[in-house]
Amino acid sequence: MHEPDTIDIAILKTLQNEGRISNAALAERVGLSASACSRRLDILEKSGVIKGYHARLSHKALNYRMIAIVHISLSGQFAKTLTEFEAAVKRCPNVLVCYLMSGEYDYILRVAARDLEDYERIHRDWLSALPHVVKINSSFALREIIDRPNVGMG
Amino acid sequence: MHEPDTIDIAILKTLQNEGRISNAALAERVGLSASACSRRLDILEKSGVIKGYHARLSHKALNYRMIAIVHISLSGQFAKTLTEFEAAVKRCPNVLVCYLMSGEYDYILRVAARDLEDYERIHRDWLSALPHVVKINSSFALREIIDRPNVGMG
DNA sequence: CGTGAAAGGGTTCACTC
DNA sequence: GAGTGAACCCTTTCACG
Repeated sequence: MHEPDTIDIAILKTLQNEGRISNAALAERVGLSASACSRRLDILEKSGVIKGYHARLSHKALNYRMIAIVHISLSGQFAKTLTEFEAAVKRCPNVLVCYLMSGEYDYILRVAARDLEDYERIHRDWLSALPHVVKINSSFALREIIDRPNVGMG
Repeated sequence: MHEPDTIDIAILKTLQNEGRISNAALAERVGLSASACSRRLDILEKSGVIKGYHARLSHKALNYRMIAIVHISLSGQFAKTLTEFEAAVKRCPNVLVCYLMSGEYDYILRVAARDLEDYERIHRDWLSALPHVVKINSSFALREIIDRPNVGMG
C-alpha cells in the first residue's frame, strides 16, 4: 500500500467532487492516457483509499427536513455496555452518524427525521429504547452551513 | 418537480450505495431498458434530488486520523454576526460539517485533523480566529460507529 | 510506468407504440 | 411514459517501449 503520488491525489480530488466522471474524462483531467488512469484507479479502489462511491441525495427532496444532533451518556464504559449500545444504534436507519466520544457525553449522533412528529417517533421508538442510556440531549439544526463529503486535500 | 415513484426510489437506493454503477447495470437492476433508465436519471439529477456523486475516501489512508466535534457560541444571534461567522468558517478546509443549531450552542462543527498537533494548529489558526466567538468546546471521536452517506429509505 | 490499438460493451439518439 | 436499433463513445486489456 504505497503512498499516493501527485497524480493519485489529483484523481482522488476529482472523484471526490465528480464521482461519476468517466474514466476517459478523468484521464484527460489529470493528464494521463485512459488505460494508465484506469489502472491507477483500480489500485486506489483495491487498496482501500477509495471506500466507495455514493450519490448524495437531497434530504429535502426526500422529505427529510430535520437534522437533530443527539448527545448520549451511558451508565458505564464497560466494553459489553458499549458493544450492546452500538449494535442497537446501528439498527436505526435514521441515524446518519454516530461517534464514540471523549468528554462529557459518550456518543454523539446525527439523526435525520421528516418533521418534528417523525422525530418524536424516532426518539420514542429508537433512541429512548437504546440500552444503558442514562441521558439523552437533542438539539436541532436550524440551517446547514457546510456538508462536505471529505476533507480538502493539498 | 414530481414525486419520485417506486422505480425512482429503486434508482436512488442503488446509486446511494453504488454511485459509479453503469447505466446499463442500473437499468437491469431496476427493471428498465437502458434508455428509459438514462432518461429518469437525467430528470432526477436536474430536479435536484441527486445533489452529486462523490468518492468516499479513507480518512485514515489520507492520514486524517482525528475527528473533533466542536461546539461554538457566538456573542449574539444578529444576522450580520452569523453571516460573518459562516463566511469565515467556510474557508477552513478541515471543517467537514457545520450546522447552525438551536439550544445551548450556536454552531456544531465536525473537523478532521491529521493528529493532535495538526488539530492544535487548526484550533489556533482557524477556529480561534473565527469572528464573534465567545466559547469553543472541542471533544474528540474515539471511534466511528456509523457514517452513512444518506438516510435509509423505505 | 506509459502508450496505442482493438474488441467488447455502454450511452444516446431518433423513432415507435 | 417505455422499448428498439444504430451510431458513436468509452472501458479494458494486451503487447510493447
